[in-house]
Amino acid sequence: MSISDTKEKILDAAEYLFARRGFHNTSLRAITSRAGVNLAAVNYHFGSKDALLEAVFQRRLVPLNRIRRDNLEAVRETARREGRRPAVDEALRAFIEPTLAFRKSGTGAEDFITLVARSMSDPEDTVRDVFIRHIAPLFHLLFETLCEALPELTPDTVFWRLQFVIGAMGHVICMTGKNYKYALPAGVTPVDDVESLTALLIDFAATGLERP
Amino acid sequence: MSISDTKEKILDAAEYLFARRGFHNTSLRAITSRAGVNLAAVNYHFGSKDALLEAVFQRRLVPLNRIRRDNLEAVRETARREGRRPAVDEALRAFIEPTLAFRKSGTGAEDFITLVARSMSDPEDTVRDVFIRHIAPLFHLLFETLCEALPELTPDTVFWRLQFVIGAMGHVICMTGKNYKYALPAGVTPVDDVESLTALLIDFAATGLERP
DNA sequence: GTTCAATTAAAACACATGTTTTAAAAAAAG
DNA sequence: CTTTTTTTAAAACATGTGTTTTAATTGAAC
Repeated sequence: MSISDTKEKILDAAEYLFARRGFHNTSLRAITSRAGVNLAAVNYHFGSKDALLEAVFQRRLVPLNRIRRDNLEAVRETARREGRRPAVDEALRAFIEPTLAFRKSGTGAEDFITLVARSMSDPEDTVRDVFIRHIAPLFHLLFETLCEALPELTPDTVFWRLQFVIGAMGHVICMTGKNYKYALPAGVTPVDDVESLTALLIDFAATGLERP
Repeated sequence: MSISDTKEKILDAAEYLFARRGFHNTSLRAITSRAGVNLAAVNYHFGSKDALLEAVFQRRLVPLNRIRRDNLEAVRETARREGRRPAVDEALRAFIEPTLAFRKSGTGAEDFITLVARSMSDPEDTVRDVFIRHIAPLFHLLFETLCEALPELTPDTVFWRLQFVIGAMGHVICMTGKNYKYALPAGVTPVDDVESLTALLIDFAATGLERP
């Protein structure tokens, strides 16, 4: 068993459990037991439970953010080349699509995106700080792009409407998580494939954002 | 010190701490210490920590839900009397306004509404189940009303768009909580008074919902 | 093959948790 | 006042927590 094997196993188990039970509610013993490694391995390889959380975020959020950033830059660049403003739905898609796509990735990334969505409103500073630190630059880029796309709106308005969109997306991610049960109205069997949901959300968000 | 004094003190302290630190991350000792009562008082008066959470929800969510329910019924009744469909923004206002109003109530209700919003996506079943059980009937009523208001949309679409709105509202509540720090873009100082925020959210949500 | 560092394993540590028990104090009932 | 019930108080209980320590094992370098 090479070093990276143990580390990867721990990261996988932590990701799985953090997403399903929350950070504070997941013990190191539960993680190491699931990973099939010794308890002390976490502190040996990562230093502490907090540092493990940071590592879990790092592993997937850095690549995801690179994709989202590239997408957003491409949207801006294309618009600039064509001498027009970026379109709201293009900007939203650049951000939302890769995010929700984690749900159908087949890997543990499905768990990860649930963890991220929940971290957004986590009561613990430990968790929320990690999230905000990783997402801040990207959020600012999206905000800027939307301000360009909606010059007739005040930045104030764009800011809050973007927050509404973030909240909607986070909630959908939580709801579509593996162990989430919600109160379904009788006679309604909503679609839950990622593509349909992504389209629904982008349409909804773009319409709300573009309101005069 | 009468019986209700001790119970109220515990409820106040629990509400405050649950909202700020989360349910699992708040110890009974922290609660009783803040309330100025003995540790055993919680188990004596409420039975268990879980039952205390239920009591915290009960105390404020029952009255709040009655208000929201009455509002929604009034919206439907008025529309029926005037021989028209209920308006989307009226239905949304009936639900959203009393909810966000908790923020300016001056009592501990400010903490409570944060607790509710966070419970929505809480990783712990204990917490989320309490929330869902209390909110389900009201959610169904709002859903029904919106289906009446938007007969050209499939219930499927209404369901998801309503979830987007719930997510947006929950996120805003978390963000405007006392100890929530977020990544504010440079040069933006968004309004944070409850009335403006309520109006912004209702406008956004209604526009998104009404999209053809 | 020997040496030395990296890794794993097992145990213990120090402390925090929800709950229960036992006794004291306070309040209510007679 | 006396008795009985309700409430508070203090301590102990059993268990779970993140972390550290110490020893065994592995793996590579020489």
